[in-house]
Amino acid sequence: VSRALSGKGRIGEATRERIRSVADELGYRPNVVAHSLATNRTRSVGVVIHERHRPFEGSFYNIVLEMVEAELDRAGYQMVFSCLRRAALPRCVTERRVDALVCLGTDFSDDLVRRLRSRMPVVLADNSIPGVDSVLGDNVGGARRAAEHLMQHGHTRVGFIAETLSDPSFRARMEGYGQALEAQGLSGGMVFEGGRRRDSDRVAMRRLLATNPVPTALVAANDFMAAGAITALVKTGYRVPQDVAVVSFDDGELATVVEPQLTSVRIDRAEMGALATRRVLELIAAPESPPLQYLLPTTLTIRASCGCNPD
Amino acid sequence: VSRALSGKGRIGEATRERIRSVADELGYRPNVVAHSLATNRTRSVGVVIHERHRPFEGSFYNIVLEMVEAELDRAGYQMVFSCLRRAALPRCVTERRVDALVCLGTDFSDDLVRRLRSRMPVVLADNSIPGVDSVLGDNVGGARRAAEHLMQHGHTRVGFIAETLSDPSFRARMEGYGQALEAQGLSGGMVFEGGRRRDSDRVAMRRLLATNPVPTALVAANDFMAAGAITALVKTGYRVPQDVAVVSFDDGELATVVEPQLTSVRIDRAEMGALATRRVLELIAAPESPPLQYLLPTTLTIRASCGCNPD
DNA sequence: CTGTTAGCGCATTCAA
DNA sequence: TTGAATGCGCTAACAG
Repeated sequence: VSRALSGKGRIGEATRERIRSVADELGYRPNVVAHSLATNRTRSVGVVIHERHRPFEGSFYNIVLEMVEAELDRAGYQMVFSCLRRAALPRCVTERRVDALVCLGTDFSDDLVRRLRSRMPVVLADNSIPGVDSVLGDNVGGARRAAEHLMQHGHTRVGFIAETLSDPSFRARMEGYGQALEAQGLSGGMVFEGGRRRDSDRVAMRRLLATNPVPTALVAANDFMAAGAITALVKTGYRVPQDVAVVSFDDGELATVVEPQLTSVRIDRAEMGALATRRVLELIAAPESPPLQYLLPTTLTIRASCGCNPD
Repeated sequence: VSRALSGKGRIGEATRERIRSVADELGYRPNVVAHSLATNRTRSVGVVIHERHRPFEGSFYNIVLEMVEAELDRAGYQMVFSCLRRAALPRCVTERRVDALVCLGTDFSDDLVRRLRSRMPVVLADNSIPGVDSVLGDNVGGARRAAEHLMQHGHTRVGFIAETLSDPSFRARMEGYGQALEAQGLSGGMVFEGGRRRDSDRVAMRRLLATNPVPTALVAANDFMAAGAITALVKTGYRVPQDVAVVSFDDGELATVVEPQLTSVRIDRAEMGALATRRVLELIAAPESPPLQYLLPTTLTIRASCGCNPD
């Protein structure tokens, strides 16, 4: 029966058909747990997010999660979701409940990742560590492009706002911003941080508005900061984009909800999830495959907040 | 060894200790798959979302998911995430990979839910079907309260906007709105639908702005519609809240991002996830327990969009 | 209280 | 090509 239904091992076509027809007559469904015990493979992949990302509301990982699940499903795999707590190995790993891991975000220490990697294939999404497979968005290049776009409008005093530079993604975006300005001989040092707090946007903007003169253009590290910047600017009497132009990063739901709508840099998160998943499935099939690092390109969508849109 | 480490079955304290110390000296970790095969319990729970909710970005289910995972983890359970495709039983169910199911949202047919229920414990979250355990927010009561709040300001022409009334949650909110108005002898029929589309807010508002006279107050079925309503009103020359007051539903991230900030009705989604999970664990322990239906209360947070906030 | 044994449902040998 | 036996790592029943 096993040979007939699994397709592995030699078996006559006639017997196979006979067994198959009886099987679905009886409504037979294979027991995946028994299969796992015999093969030592579970056909499931763990997805880990650091607990710091709770609450997940508004987190961009949702869309990644969704694609990971979809791709796994296509391959007949299941997704076990796990939140990394206390920097310990997730239970799904210690209990060998999954065949491989996709780790989302930058909140994993190199040490932890290597401990995980020593037990099973690991792919990092939105993160990158030497020697480990990863799929990362081009944060530096995207932010560089955002700043260049503003400079093409003639802006020379361009600021940058972010929640916190201790986040590697935001830091990379700041670096891209800085590179672009310095390449034009301008100052890339007008950086404003709000801190990890709900009113981070307001704190950063208070700092920005205290400078003199205020920048005429702004790169925001994400849509949330851009939205907060616009609100603060308008309240203070500045017009956006006429007095201060804004380019944002992420191009999420917020980008088209606020007024003016945001010109924003996008990293294709669906692609990030899909790529990471396909890679992790490859690694399950070929564990010795040398590590690959994908860098995802960005797209810039022009809307109203940068001031060059004819609409 | 099994008796020593599992704690079940009689065993001498001395032998238990001896086995324990050897076990962790050897770094022994139980194999959960073998355990599952022997006990016919996997210590994992499936969470199912209908594929219609893809993409999940901005979906309120993220926070529910998060709490489900947290509560399951506390109980030593794992979460298997699954997207319901083609109205078929999820693989995690047919393959008996999970001990029970939490279903999020209203997109499950009664028939499907009963088929699932016949195979394992099921708890519905944000949904309710007779005879099946469920945790549901008080959409009717919450919307009634929103409308009452506006009427207490003296409004008599109160409208309602939603993406689509074919969604049971939005329909329930409409009913609450209607009840409140009719209880005061007012018309609860100023309902505007935008349809399931990205610019649903604009479509609905175009319809609303075509009425004469325009309502002086608005109940929005969610924050997204409220944000769109405010944008459309301001563009047309109305002031919010002076000319048109708005009360929203959900109180999510958007509520504090848009200007003016939204007065909004909140259903505690974290509580929804936690309750559903605790209930599903109860059902695993006591499968014959009669079905329970939880109705979660709502809270109304007063901000600027309804016009009665002194700030 | 403790040692032994028979499955759980499958994959994979080895014989036939 | 096919039938029968063995074992994956654990639990639970049974004997001692």
